[in-house]
Order: sequence, then structure tokens, then C-alpha cells
Amino acid sequence: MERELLLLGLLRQARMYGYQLHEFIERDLATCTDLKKPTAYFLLEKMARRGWISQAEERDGNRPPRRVYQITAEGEQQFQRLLRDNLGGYSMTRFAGDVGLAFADALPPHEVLVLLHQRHTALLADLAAARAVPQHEGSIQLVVEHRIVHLEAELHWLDDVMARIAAAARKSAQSNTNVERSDPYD
Amino acid sequence: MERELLLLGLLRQARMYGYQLHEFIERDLATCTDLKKPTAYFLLEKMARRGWISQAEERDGNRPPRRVYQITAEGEQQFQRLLRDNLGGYSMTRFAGDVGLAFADALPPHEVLVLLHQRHTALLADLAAARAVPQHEGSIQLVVEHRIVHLEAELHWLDDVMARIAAAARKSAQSNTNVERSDPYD
DNA sequence: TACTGAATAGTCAATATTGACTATTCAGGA
DNA sequence: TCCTGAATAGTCAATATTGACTATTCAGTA
Repeated sequence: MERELLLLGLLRQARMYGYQLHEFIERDLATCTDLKKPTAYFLLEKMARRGWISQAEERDGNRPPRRVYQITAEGEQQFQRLLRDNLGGYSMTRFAGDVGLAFADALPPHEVLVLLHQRHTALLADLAAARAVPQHEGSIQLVVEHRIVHLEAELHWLDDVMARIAAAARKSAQSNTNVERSDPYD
Repeated sequence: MERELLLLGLLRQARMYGYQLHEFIERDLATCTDLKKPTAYFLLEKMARRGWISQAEERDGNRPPRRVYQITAEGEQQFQRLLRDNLGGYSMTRFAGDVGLAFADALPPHEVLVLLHQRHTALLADLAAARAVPQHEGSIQLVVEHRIVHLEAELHWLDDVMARIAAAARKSAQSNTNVERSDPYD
């Protein structure tokens, strides 16, 4: 339901057409959500059917007509309900990268370390991008900060995981060495 | 693709039928992913079509026959590819709760605080559940730890956000008071 | 003027995901 | 024996989501 909440929240601030909504989301909210164009149109139509928003054809000069969406009184009610549900609740966050980690022991540790280093680099780039986002007005700023907090925690954790894997790999390499070279001082 | 990776990773450890896979995911991996039964069957069929896994009917006493899935050599290849992609990459995590926060200024601050307090409670419960998960063998333990790290960061951040909202509300209540009661000492 | 590439505005078919349901077996008690 | 509730094993129709595509307009420029 977050996507409906998002669209209603934007339409609450101004009437817009689908493309405009999509552009705004891509430009200003890419940090907090994604919403592909077909999904946006799908949800807009659904909400229009339910009477949460109203559509109107509008033309601008020679351009082909476009559907402008506007929130209704019913839509405002639903917005408030969805907003209260969202703020008051908490739904488990899923991390796509966890699945790989869960099976990390299927690869040799040194390769895992190389791959996690790549992940680390990608994380750093994402953090830099989040830090580069210009100040937003109002609560949207919170979301950017949230993202930064999360990315920083993620980086620390990833460093820790890599250190532990490296330590385990060293230890096992060491015992191999011991066996192969029978070197009790290594 | 994480879901395919997940199923392949499980089938790599033992041949299983759909229900077994689903049960394992619900019981042991609920912290890191969700995967509803119909989705599991859908993906299993898709991977069978592609030759990543093979199916076999099997019967156990009087029970109705069930389809047992087994990873193939091709499936093992794909598993390794997906695993490398997953470990080496990073895909943005989306937080459902962010959408609500982005529109928090649509509600009076005191109500936002009440709602965020509810969220806080739910978070604490989730953290307690994550801490209660018994030790897992191997890398799966990493995922549980990751979850705990994230929940702790989330709680700290939420405390901070609530404190800031409370402070802003106090300040604005104060200026209201000043205006209404003209009390320069409050 | 004619052409090219970017911006605008959306559509379509294919895929993925889910809630709600069915149907069987089995263990244990009334 | 018969019944009930839990466990087992899945299916189906409805919904949601996406990649890839179309088609128009406009600004700049060769």
C-alpha cells in the first residue's frame, strides 16, 4: 500500500498527470522508493475506479491531451488512513544481499572476500550519492537521512563480516600450512 | 533473482518437495526473506522448464504422490552465477516506513509521535524475536546478525527522529502559548 | 528546410506474487 | 467407531509489476 500512499501524497500537493508523477518520483524520491511508469498508471486507474482520485483530459497547445489526476475528498480520507497505518506500523525490511550471504560458504573464502569488496565499493558509491542529494524541504529530508544512516550501518557491518571471513580463512590456511610444512611456529 | 538463488541454495543441500522448501523458509529463513507457497511452486516450475532442477514423483505410504525437486548440473552452474552476482552486487534496500515519514507533516506532530511510538514498540518486538532465534550453523547466522544490527540502528534513528519532532512541537506550542497567553517566560 | 536526439506521455504483453481455497492423511479423544 | 483439528501438498483466479515498445512534439543545427 505504500505506493498508493505515495501517489496520494503527491497528488495532495498538486494535481498532476502520470508522467509528471513518475518524473518526480524518479528525480526526488529515488532514494526511498521506485515506481515504474506502468505501475504508476495501473495504480492511478485503480484509485480512480475507487473514487480516490478524479481524472480529467487536458491539452496544452499542440501536445496530445493528457490525463490530469486530482485527489478527491474520499482520497484524502484514504490518504490519512494509509498514512496512519504506515506511520504506526512496521513491516520487516528485506535485504536482497542476505540471500547470497546465507550461502557464502558455497564459495572459497578468498573469492567471497573479492566479491564482498565489490559490494563494499557499490555501497560507498551509493552512500556518496545519498550524501550528494540536495536538502529537501520538510519531512522528505528525513528519508534521505534515514538512507544515510542505514548505509553507514551497512558499511560497518560489511567491514566486520569481511574481517571475520578473512580471519577464518587465515586460520584455515595456517593449519593447512602446518600440515603441509609442519611448521609449529607459524 | 534472490528467490531463485534461495531455492537453488536449499535444493543444493538436499532434494526436497515444494512444501518442505516452503516450511524451511518459513521456519528458518523468515528473518531474511518471505516466499509464499504459490511463488515457490511457480519458481520451481520455471526452473524445471529451464533445466536447472529436475522433478520426480514420489510416494510415501498412502499419502498422495508429491513432486520432489533436485538440482541439476546446469542448476549448480546457475546457482554459482547467481551467488556471485548477489555477493558482488548491491541493490538498494527500500524501507516501507519511509513513505509515511515523507508525508508526516500532513498530521499534527503529537499524533505523529503517538504513531511512531507504536512503530517503536513493533520494532522492539521484532528485535526481541530476532535475538531469540537460535544459533544457526554456517553463514545463515550472518543473516540473523545482520537483521539485529539493522534493527538496532533503526531503533536509534527512530528515537532521534521522535526527539526532533517532539522538540519542534514544543517550540511551536511555546510560540503559540506566547501568542495566546503572551507569556514571555514559558 | 530537413534531420536528429531528447523530452513527453503513455501502452502492451509477459511475468511475478499473493490471498483464499481444496483435498488428503493422520493422531488422538469421545 | 466416528469426529475434530493439525499437518501435508498443493491449485486457482486475481492482482501487481516490469521490460520493451509506440508515438508525438520540440529545440537545435547542418
